[in-house]
Amino acid sequence: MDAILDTEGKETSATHGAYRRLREMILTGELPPGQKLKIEQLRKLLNTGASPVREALSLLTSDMLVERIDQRGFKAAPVSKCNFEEILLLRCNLEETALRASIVNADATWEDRLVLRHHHMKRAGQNGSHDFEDAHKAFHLALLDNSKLPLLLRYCSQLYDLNIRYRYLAAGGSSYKKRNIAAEHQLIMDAAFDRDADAATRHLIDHYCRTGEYLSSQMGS
Amino acid sequence: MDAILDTEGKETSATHGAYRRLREMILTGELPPGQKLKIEQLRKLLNTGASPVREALSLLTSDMLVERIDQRGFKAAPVSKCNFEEILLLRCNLEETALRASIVNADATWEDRLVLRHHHMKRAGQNGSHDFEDAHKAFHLALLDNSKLPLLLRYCSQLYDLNIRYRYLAAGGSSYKKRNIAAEHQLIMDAAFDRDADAATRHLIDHYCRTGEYLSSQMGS
DNA sequence: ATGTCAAATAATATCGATATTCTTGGAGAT
DNA sequence: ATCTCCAAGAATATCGATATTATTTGACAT
Repeated sequence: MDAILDTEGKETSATHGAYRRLREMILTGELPPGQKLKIEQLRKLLNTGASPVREALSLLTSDMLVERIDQRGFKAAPVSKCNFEEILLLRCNLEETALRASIVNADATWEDRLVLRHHHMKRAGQNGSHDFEDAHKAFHLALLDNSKLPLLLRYCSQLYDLNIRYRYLAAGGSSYKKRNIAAEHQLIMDAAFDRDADAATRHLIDHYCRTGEYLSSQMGS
Repeated sequence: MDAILDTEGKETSATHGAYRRLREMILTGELPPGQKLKIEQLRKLLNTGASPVREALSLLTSDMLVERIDQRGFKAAPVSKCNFEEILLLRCNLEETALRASIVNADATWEDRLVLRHHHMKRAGQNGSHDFEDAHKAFHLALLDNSKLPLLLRYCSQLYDLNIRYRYLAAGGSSYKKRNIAAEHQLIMDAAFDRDADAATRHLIDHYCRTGEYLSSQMGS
């Protein structure tokens, strides 16, 4: 049930299918923050039983995308400027740690993975928002996953998702792209290839803080 | 279902009760790492239905105390030296961030809470292991919770629990106490009272690294 | 003897229904 | 008019049973 990487679109179990679908709906804002999530309602919507829905919601609780109110059901996690700023803070902290560790372990296969992810992201970026978001996440996680620190990666992945939610909520998920994101990614990757941890982390954090400022300015709702 | 603070021993729902009990059993090693967790078996042990057990296990998955194998049930999370070292690394990183933020927000009510927790810990330390562990965690989280960063606190609490598990596994949970732990706690707290963030974090990290070295030396199994 | 396949067994995942629990709306009292 | 309390309604939490899926056992062929 890890959110780090989906090996394939195997919707084997009903629980897993419900998990993926609900996750998507919360991330994109289709289920707005703070909304009550009624079992019966979701059961019909997802065309499945109550047990898989309950279990999927329990799983999403761990991802901090759903809150459980004891004896009173579930609701989509609320949003706030405060929460957003904490996410940004933690991401900067944790991703710096992960990126530095990745660079320490740098080798040719890692570079290959990065080049590939970067290429996929550029391709996907041309058409639409959804594929791009997936590729964007894959690229960023590829930057970090050479750290070989699974717990840290899990946290980074979780925080990434919490953050992307704000992007969708603020601007439909793609309008921030007017900035030259591609160039920023290139800078990070090049620094990683040079094994220049300081430069790489600086560019990465810049990347996040700029997006952060943009989103912060859009907030208020 | 937060693990940060249990307001009271309200075992309102069967799910929550199963969660608490299973969590306890995994932390203390009563359910050993890697062990298959069969629903039927736990259902009888906890004297409840299958649904609460399943849901409790889902919740524990978020805490990284249980692993889910798709379509093949659950098992207690495995342990490894690698995992232990990552936990230590992340704790040092995250708790430093949290403690510094706590000190920035320092005020009289925080000091009061600390004094109280410290006192409770000293009292509990005299009799036995279990009460002491609870008080010890409460003290450490009290050091951090003035940061007012709920996500960060959640991670710290999670990592604390993952770590305590190694303590129980390595030494039955209390033998490391021969070191003068009380003095180390006093140092951290005093530095916090002095608003000396550098000294406080130094003492805190020392505290963890010493315990870490001790446990590392005990590992191998 | 060994490897492979199929049936039997055991466990999980899911469903439908019931018992609890919370919420809402209204009647009565102050 | 406002507050409190009670009853009706809605939603959750839980149970017991079934269908689905993995694992093991044993027979057969090589």
